[in-house]
Amino acid sequence: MVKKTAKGSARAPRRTEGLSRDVIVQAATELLDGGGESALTLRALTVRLRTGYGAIYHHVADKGDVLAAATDDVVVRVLAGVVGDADPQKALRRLALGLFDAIDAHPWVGAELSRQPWRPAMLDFYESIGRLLDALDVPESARFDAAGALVNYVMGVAGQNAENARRLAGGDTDRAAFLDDAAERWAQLDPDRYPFVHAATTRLREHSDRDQFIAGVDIFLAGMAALR
Amino acid sequence: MVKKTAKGSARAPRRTEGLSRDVIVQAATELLDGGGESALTLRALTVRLRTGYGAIYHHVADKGDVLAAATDDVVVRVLAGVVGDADPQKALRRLALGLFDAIDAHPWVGAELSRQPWRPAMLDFYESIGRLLDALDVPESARFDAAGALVNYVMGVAGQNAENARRLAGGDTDRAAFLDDAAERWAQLDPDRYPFVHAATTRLREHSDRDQFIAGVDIFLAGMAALR
DNA sequence: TGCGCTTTGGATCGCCGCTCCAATAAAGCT
DNA sequence: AGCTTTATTGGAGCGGCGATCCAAAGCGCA
Repeated sequence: MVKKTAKGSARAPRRTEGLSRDVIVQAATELLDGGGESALTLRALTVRLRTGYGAIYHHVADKGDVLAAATDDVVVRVLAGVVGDADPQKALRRLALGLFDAIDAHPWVGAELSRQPWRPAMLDFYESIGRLLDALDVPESARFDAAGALVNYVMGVAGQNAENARRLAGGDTDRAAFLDDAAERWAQLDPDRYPFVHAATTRLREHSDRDQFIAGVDIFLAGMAALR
Repeated sequence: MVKKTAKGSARAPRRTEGLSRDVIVQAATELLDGGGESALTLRALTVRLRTGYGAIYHHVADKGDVLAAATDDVVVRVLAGVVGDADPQKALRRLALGLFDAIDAHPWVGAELSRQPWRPAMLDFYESIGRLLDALDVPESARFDAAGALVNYVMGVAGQNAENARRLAGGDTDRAAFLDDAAERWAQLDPDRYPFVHAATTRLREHSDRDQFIAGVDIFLAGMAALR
């Protein structure tokens, strides 16, 4: 019987530049940014890197490992870019906004973070929040809960944003059309049964996700001030 | 040539009790409660219902449709069970807690909701929040952002809880062991570089998710009060 | 030059969601 | 009752996925 590898075309030549974990993570990031979370497949990675499954699995544990590493990468870059501020309130706002903007630019980061908020790369985020709460005179006994609440809020927004991006990436509708459509459906609700939602139609259509996010952070900051 | 259906064993008899969307959703809920999100597969559904793929796809659009319908079911039941309260603050807490407890009992609901928070079944949730914010004298201009912030907070906690449940369901470790492990890692961090996280070790080990969630809601409520 | 060790490529596996269509039962019609 | 039409069902099969496995290919050192 003919040896398996002898059949068909000859084996492709070995790649000249060595593979590495970093190269794989880099390629994964480009795939994710280009086509969203579903664009990251092992097959796509092999094509992009002109290699095989085995080579990739030699450097990383599994697909989740690649996604987690790419996410860590983005988070680390964000935290490095957020400079300090004398006013703790402003600093907290900057910190949260930094993460928001990063997730806005890379929605897959939001999805992954809301799935795994305990990654080592997020430790610096928690640490910064904790210190700023201290600077805000939040008592030690309340800091743990307060930090958790803020993180959960950010993660909630992150997940939501990721989902919106996923929905918009696939279809042919843009954000404005999507909001108009949703607002239209809200407007058609029975105003007696849903007065609040019905009335919120205009705001839904015109709101900015970023501004709404900031408004939410400010509500939390006001609540934390009450903890003093 | 022999007809395809003539080969092999005879075709299974047609089921006596008719299939329906409700029956499918019900079976899906049982699968999800029993084995988590990954337990809901088309194959498992066909086995449990003693039917085939075609019959199922005749009644539902796709797998996402089944998951969404099952989630709606749980949410509707939650809102029906939350009774009103004279004090708007208490009512908001009850409302949020109702959703929290439901997600705690059915973690897959949390994952699905954090992915799709705009389901029709959630409209009543938004509506209730909006009305209660009105009762809290939150000005109309701030109500939309405030409601969004609260929903995002709840969703963030929901996603987190779902992830925790997923992690714990698969392995052999329980919640206490998991927290001990995380706390252990936190404790080993450099206290100079991570003073807050390092100090939070004890609280991490002893905290109750439910109490922490309530604490977050209270911070939020305090922030709302400042909007008046 | 030879030989072990690391790195690579791709065939292969099992599972998934989903499509498609023949078989069947039920309902309507004459 | 007999025939036709429609709704419903069961399951073979498709393409794609993550993951495994192993022979081939380079590499470093003796």
